[in-house]
Amino acid sequence: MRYWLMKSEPTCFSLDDLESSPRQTAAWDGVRNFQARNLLRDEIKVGDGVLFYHSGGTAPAIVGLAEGVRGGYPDHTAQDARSDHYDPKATPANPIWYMVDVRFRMRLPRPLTRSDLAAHPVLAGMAVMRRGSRLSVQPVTADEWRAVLAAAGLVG
DNA sequence: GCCAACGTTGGC
DNA sequence: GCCAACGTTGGC
Repeated sequence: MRYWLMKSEPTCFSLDDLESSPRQTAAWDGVRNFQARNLLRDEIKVGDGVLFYHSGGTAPAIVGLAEGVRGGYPDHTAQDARSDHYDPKATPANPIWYMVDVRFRMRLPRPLTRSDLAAHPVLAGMAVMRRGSRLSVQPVTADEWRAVLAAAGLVG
């Protein structure tokens, strides 16, 4: 079991959107970056922990927890010409792009903003805090995961 | 709105 | 295969 951080612009897909999805579950589709694709296709498994991060806006923050409920499978939106994420090179035989399903777990009692993270000895080192870090799916260490739960007041 | 960082594209 | 140009992301 491993841990991940997934970024989303809340105007595009928010934690609320995930919570109000059928069975509180949604496909994490539309990722069009090869590094992130490899993580979705090969690494993210059922039961993995996910930090839900809202990017953009006035206060980017980790806002909630989710979990992987289905490992990598082809992202069919790449083969849909009407999709914003259409890729004409994707075919059923070579889907190119992959997605996973994630399920809502909880909203953090208080969002952890970037200034919260920056002030924390462990969390300041998270990949998402690196300047120019644009990867929309990032690995999170077990230490970072525990520190997030503690900083959010979820564990003693 | 600005700009740094990064990935991708395309000319050579 | 190199690398400049370009587009996008995303914090501020």
